[in-house]
Amino acid sequence: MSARRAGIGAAADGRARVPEGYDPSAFVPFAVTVDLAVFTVRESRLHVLLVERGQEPYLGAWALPGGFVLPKESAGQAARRELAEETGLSARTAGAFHLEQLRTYSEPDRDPRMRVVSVAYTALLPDLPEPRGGGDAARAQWVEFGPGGAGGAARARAGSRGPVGSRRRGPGRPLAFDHEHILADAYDRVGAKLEYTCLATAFCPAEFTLGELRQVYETVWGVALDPPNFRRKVLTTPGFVQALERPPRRTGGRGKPAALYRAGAATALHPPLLRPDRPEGRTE
Amino acid sequence: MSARRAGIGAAADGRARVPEGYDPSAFVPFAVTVDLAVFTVRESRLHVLLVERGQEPYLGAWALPGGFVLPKESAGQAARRELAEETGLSARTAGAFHLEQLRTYSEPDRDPRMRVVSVAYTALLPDLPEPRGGGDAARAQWVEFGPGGAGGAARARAGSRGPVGSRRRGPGRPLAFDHEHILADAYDRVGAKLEYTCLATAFCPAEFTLGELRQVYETVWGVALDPPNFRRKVLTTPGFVQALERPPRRTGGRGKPAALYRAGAATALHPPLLRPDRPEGRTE
DNA sequence: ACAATAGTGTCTATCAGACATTATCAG
DNA sequence: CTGATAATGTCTGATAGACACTATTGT
Repeated sequence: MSARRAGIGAAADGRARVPEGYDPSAFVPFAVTVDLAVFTVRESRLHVLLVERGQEPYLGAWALPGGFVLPKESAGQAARRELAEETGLSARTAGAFHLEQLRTYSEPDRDPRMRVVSVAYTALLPDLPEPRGGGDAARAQWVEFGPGGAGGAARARAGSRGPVGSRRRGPGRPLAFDHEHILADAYDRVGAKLEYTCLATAFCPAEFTLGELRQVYETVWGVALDPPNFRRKVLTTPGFVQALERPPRRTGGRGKPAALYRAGAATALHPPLLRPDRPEGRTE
Repeated sequence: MSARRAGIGAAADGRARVPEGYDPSAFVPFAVTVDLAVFTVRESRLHVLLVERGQEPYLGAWALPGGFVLPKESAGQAARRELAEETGLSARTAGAFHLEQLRTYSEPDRDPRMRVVSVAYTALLPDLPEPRGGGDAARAQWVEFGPGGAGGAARARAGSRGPVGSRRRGPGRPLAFDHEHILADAYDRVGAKLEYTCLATAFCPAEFTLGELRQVYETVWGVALDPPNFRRKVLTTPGFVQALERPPRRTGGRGKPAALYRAGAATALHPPLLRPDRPEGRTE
């Protein structure tokens, strides 16, 4: 690289490796965007929010929602703003959802038009009452991210034999840009974070039953969990959930009514709630 | 936000929220840099690689090494290049070290001069024979990141009572820009990753003893671990380490010579090697 | 001899997986 | 009634923490 051994006087500055008087903004101009992998659990199946592209390149292809970071906002603020826009929710409502930075994608050729660096975020939403905001974000849709487990786990316990494992992960057509890669990374991260954080409650409404919480794990991981053992683990973890008084029913139409809980104050899970089986692990 | 309800035809594109014919590069010009949190363990103390700034702002302050992402390289390539430059090692040697993306920092005012988005990376190095590359990176130094544990753990076991816990974390003076924040995030990440990955071997030379590997954990976490239990855990985890034949000594000058091991093929740790005590957890 | 480290083995508390059992609902 | 879910309880195997003990080096 030409910048190598340019002299430590400049290098040690850690920022201005360009010659004195050279305007850095003219030196390396980048566009910075945010891309969002927004997940939710609907009917025991994992869904991701996708938009259909209206212009080249990748016209007509599915893509992750996202957009430019504006001059006076951080990437996190841009992601929150885009989340509100794409879901059609008020900024105040959207502000309550879990949003966390995933990682940044910066391959020089990831956008054929120009140099675009994208900061990817992962958002977890409960199943929203309105299937999507009104007319505005008409082209944004929830698309099933078919894990082959999910309903699989529930159906396996129920004894029926649905199309378990017969579906591929991800939507039918490949996504635009490197969004397929981003989405895969996001899914891996979400699955891993369920193990050692209390993040599963982010998929649930404000009040939920332990059966619903268990279904989140089963849906995301694509496995069946033992209800009594899951219950014991959750209730013995301080601060994971908080019991409520009202005892109506939930979780399907059948069975004994379940007690309601709210998300607790804890964020981390110690010791973690590890996935069963686990073929082989990956680091990140 | 003014861009709200701008029409989904543009929004769904997910990238060009600017008016047609408007050049995006002129619309939002960012500079993109990488910052590196480079850790190593020297003499049972955690050290981080810092540089002294040679110009305003923050003239004379310590900062993380880093620099601009060049027009034709990814952020990861830029980080690898900077790592080679700052450590004074060949690109080939530096390519072997563990380098992973931490997260991206994009607060609008994080650099007083202009809009700079920085992709932060964490690197883990073994204790290098040369205290730092020759004349080139003269102003880069290893600075003790005083955990108050480390030597603390070793001394505690040894029965003496050094300045355990009497040191603060981090260098004496605050770092430039938001590098204090980046460094704290990097340290948290490293400590967490030791729990559920085999990353500790990245701090060790190619051949190491279990005592040296244990010291990595003790140094980073600032705790004392039980040597027999640590040994059992490591050896019963498939693929964590791989035994070698040559049985010379190591780990200080005293005691029985220890068997040598190499890093194994595994990257993840299942089940994890959890930190003792653990006051309260944080998610990321 | 003594200190220090490596390595082996043992005991025990804790925790997760498996699973039986009872309770309470809808149909 | 049957089927489904909630909730409690029990048993057992795996694992981690605590710690005793032996082995092998340098001083």
